[in-house]
Amino acid sequence: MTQRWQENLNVDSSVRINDQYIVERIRHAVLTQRLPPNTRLPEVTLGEVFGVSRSVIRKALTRLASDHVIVQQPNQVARVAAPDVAETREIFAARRLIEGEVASLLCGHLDTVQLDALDTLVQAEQHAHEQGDEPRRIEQSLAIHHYLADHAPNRILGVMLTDLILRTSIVIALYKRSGMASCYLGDDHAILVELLHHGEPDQARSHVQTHLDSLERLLDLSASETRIDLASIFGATL
Amino acid sequence: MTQRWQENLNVDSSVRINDQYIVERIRHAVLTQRLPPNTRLPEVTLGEVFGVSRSVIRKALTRLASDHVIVQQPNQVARVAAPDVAETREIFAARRLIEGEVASLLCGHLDTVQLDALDTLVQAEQHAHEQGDEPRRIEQSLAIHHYLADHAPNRILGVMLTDLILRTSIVIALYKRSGMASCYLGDDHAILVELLHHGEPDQARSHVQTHLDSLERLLDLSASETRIDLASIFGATL
DNA sequence: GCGATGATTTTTGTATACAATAAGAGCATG
DNA sequence: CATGCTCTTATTGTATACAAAAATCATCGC
Repeated sequence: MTQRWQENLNVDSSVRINDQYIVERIRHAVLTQRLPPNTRLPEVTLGEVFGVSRSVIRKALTRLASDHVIVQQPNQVARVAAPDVAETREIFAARRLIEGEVASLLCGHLDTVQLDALDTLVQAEQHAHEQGDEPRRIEQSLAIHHYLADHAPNRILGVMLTDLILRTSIVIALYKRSGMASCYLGDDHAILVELLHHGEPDQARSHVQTHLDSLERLLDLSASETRIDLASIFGATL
Repeated sequence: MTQRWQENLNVDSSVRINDQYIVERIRHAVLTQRLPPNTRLPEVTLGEVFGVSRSVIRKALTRLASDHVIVQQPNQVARVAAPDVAETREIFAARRLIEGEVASLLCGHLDTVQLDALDTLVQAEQHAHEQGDEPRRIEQSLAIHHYLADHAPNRILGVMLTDLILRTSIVIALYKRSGMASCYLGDDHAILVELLHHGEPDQARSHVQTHLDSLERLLDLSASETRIDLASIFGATL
């Protein structure tokens, strides 16, 4: 099979290529689901695409593995992560905790400019949804959540949330019900911005948490989806 | 100055040396404060100590940097991280959130064997404190918190907590009041185990959070400690 | 056709060479 | 004595060569 995604990673000659740049390019490709779960990421291929040697690619892959974006097993090619159902639930639970706290901390502490920026994103998402432009709607939706992460008063929680947003994108790509066109959840984001403006911290926290819960419920997490883990059944020590 | 810490990192020839092993050795050395904040970690030196080439060291350092154990700036030697006061407060706040949730999830869900194991650790800590063996007391205290992280029903939160425990150790080494012999907080750990056994989840959460708050208050986080950040004062763009 | 076996190819693991950058020592000068 | 300069040294950045492991593929026997 041809590796068509290479086109999307082609380098811009005006940019300095280093591992940081490559990490961001791959992260973004995973975030926007152009690199679906389980995609193979061979070092030499990536090296040719980005025009650098394996040393640089290797560093980038190591960092991506630390961020749980890809999985690396010894002597095997790196792949885009594909969490199982149990881990998916844990990712959502962790995100509810972290993003709920971030929303609570942010509540009442955003100035007019920031609230306007959020409002613009919310309206852009709604507009994209009405136009039926799902990729653009996803992009706006992600921008809203990233805005919370980037402006979190606690930067530790901010980067944790950034990571969890990415991992959530991966599992949504994996477990989205086939028949469902969109994961749009109506006025949830608009209500969130309103609560961040005039609401109480605990209201904002609860709203974020139920919003993420609704998102999780849109997925098909019936256990049968998962490949049977023979090792856990027969107790084989890997 | 001599690099005396090398002795502590000497390799055991019966163990296979790879980047995973090196990461764990360095993490443990930082955790037990044998590698204090700002310690220089040159690649060639580490390579000689562990008997491997820079390739392996480089991979280990990249992972340690992703975990915020060390900081790497371009063309400069890696150093053990030394968070400033603001980041220290954020680390504690994040840990209160995560460890509180883990304790809440664990409450009432540990079996007798696990509660006994925790109880043994608590008594060992108390014993070490009475003997005045502070290094051993710290070791036991860390073991208690790591036990919570390792047994968290949510593995995502578990690894987040593991990281935060390490980062907390770093800032304690940095900001411990010079006159203070110990950070022992009396019966806090014993009460925690009791709450995990018979208490309500929210009680366990609150107890963990106040425990961590007490620990933070033991530190000297007066802002004057921090080096003045000239860039932020004069608005220089780095 | 199906499965096993062995050769070939692909891919990663590690070491090393060389370039580029930063840090430090020594020295001259005001 | 402090300051600025140059040269040397220490250290990281990158590419590449070779070894080791895994995956692939063709072949053979049944």
